[in-house]
Amino acid sequence: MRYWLMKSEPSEVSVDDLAASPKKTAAWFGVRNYQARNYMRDGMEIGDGVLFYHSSCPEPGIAGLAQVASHAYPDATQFDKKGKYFDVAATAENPRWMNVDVQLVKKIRLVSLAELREHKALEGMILLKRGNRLSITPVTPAEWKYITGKLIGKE
DNA sequence: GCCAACGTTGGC
DNA sequence: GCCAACGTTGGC
Repeated sequence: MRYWLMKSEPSEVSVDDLAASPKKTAAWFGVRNYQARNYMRDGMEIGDGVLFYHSSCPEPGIAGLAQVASHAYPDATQFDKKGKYFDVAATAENPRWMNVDVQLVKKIRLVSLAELREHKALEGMILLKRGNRLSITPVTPAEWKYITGKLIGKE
């Protein structure tokens, strides 16, 4: 069992959008970064814990708890010529981009980026490292426990 | 809208 | 394989 933090722009897919999806599950499409793709393709297992993070918005922070709900499979949006995620180099035989499905477990109070920065126990989080832009990052068990236990309370 | 930081591209 | 130019991310 591993843990991850996955960024989403709420103007694209917010925690409420995910909550409103069938089975509260949606494909994590649109990742166009190799390292993030590799985490999904090579690192994720069904049932892994996910911190659902809102980025590029007025109040960035963790907005929900989710879980990995599928293995990685080709991201359909890379084949959509009209879409903004189209990749001319991707073919059905040789897809370049993969995604997993993510299922919302529960919406939580927003744990803002500023709040995360206040906690010494979290200073090692990749999210908080200067210059980090990765949209998917691993979270350590200790970080997960601290955030889900201490910051948002026992579920 | 700004801009620092990082990733990707492409000429050589 | 180097590296300059360009594009993107994402907080502020």
